[in-house]
Amino acid sequence: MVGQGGDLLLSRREKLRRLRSRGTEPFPNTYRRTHTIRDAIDCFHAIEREVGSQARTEAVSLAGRVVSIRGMGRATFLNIQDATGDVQIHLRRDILQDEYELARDLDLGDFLGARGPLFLTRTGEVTLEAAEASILAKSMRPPPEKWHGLSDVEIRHRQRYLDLIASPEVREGFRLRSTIVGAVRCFLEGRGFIEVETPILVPVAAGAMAQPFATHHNALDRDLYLRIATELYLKRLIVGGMDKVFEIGRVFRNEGIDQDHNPEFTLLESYEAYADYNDVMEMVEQMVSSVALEALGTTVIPFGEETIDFTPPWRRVSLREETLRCTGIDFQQYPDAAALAEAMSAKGIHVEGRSSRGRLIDKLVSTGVEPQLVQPTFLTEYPVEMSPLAKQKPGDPSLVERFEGFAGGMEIANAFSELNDPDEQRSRFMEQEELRRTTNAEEDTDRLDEDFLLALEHGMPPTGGLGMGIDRLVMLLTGKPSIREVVLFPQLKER
RNA sequence: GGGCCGUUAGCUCAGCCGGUUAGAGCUCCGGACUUUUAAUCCGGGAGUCCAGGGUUCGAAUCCCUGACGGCCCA
Repeated sequence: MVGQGGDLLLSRREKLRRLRSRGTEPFPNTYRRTHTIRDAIDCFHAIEREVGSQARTEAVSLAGRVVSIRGMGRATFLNIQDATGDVQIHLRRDILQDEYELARDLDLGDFLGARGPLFLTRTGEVTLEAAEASILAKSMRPPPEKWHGLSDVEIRHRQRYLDLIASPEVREGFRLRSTIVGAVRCFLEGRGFIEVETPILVPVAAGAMAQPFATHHNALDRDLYLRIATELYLKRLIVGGMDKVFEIGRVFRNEGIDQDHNPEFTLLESYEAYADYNDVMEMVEQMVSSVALEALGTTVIPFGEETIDFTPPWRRVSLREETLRCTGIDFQQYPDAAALAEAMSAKGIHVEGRSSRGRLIDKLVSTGVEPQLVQPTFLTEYPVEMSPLAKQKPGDPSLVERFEGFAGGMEIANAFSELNDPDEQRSRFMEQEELRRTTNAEEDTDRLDEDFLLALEHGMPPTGGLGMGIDRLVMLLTGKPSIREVVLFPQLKER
C-alpha cells in the first residue's frame, strides 16, 4: 500500500501514475498565464474600490507552486506562489466536475495553473474560483516544513532552491542584490563609464596580492590561472584610450573561507583617466550613498547592533594616524620589519616569522583598526611597500596616494592614483618577486606581468582606479552578517 | 591551525547520569467535511539515531577516530 515502507516518495509516484492513467500529462510543455499573481490581485483591488466586497474580476489564468492545501471534501482551498506573491485558489467539485479529481493527486510543491474570476471569501481573502485547473509540473519530493521553515543552514546553502521556496526574506535579499548591482552599474554609466569584460583565464595572476587557482589549456599546452583581479587588463584599456571603464566580475582567490571570504567573489573595478585618488574617494561615497538610496530608500542602514550612516562625506583619516589611535603603534617609527614585529608582539598581536613590513602593517590594520571602523571611513596614505601598483606621494616616496574604504568593520573599497611610470612599475614588481623568495610561504605578493609593462611603456595617462567588493557591499546594505547569505551558491566542503 | 557546540522520521525537534518495542508536532496514507487558511475531527504509517572502531550482559546515550556544519579565537 502507498505510504507504507517508510517511503514518502512512493505516494507521489503513485499520484503521478494515477494522473497519467487518467490521460493527464503531469509535465505539460507550456501554460499561458494572463497575469502574475501580484498583477491579478492589484486588478481585483481596483475593481473592489469601485464595487466593494462583492467584486469579481474577469477570468484570469494564474500559475505557481502549491504551497498549502486545505481539502474540504467536495471543495479544496490551496495557495499557489509565483515570484510576485501568492494567492488562494478555490477548487469546487460542482464547478470543475471530473477535473476535480486532480485535487486528490496534488501535493505540496506541485505547480498548478488555474483559470477563473477572483473574488473575496467571507474571511476576506482574495481567491481565484477555478473554472479550469491543470497540473503544470509534479514535484517528486516534499518541500521544507511549512511552519518552522528551513533552518538547517547547511541545506539552506547546499540546496538554495529550498531556501528560496521556504523563505520570503531570502528571496527579497537576492532581489535586493540584483537592485544594488543594477544601481552601481547605472551610477557608473551615468558618469560616462563603459562596461567591459576582460579575461578570466590569464597567463599571469597579477593585480593583487593573493594566491591563484591554476589550470591548464590543453591545445596550447600552457598553464593558465583564474584571475585574482581585473586591474591590469582594465589599465591596458586606459592605455588604449578608453578613458572611463569598469568591470563587475567574478575573481578567484585560492584562500580560506569564512564569514566575509568566499574563494570566488564579485569585484567591481573602475578606472578613470585624468582623475586621482581624491576624485575616486568622492565617487565612492557618492556611489554607495546613491545606491543605498535607490535600493533601500535611505542612506542610514541597520547592521547588526549598529546603524551605519552612509551619507557623504565619510570620515577621512590617514592610515598612520588611525593606526596609532587604535593600536598605540606608529608604524612610521619602525622602518624595518623586525622592529615593527617586536612592537606588535609587545601589544599581543601574533606575528608570523619573516613577514615583510608591508605584511605586518596589513596585519596590524586588519586586526587592530578595521574591526573598529563601523561608520564609513576612508583610511589614506598607505606605505609604498604594501601598494605595488600605486603612485608615490609627491614629497614623500615612502607613501602612496591610496585609500581603503571601510564600513561595518569590513574593507569594502581600495583605490589609488595609478602608477603609470613603466620603469618604476617594473622595479615595484621586482620587489614583489623578491619578497616572495625571501619571506614565509604564506605571504601573498603580486606578480610581474611583462605584457602589462609593455602596455605601460606605450604610455598611460594619470588615472584613478577603484576596487570594490560587491558581496560585502550587499552584506552591508542588506544587513547580512555572512557572505554566504549574499552569494546564492557559496563554496562548501564536499560532502 | 586551535577551542566549543551540533548531526535522531521527509522537515523542526525531544530523548542522552547505559536498560525491554526511540517519541512529539508538521508532512504522508485511509475516512468525514462545499468559504477554509498552521482548517478541523477519526484512524494508520513512517527511523542506517552522521560513519567506523571500542567499553559493556546490554549503547541513540559512555570512550576514541573521522566526515560535515555552526559559533568563537588565530
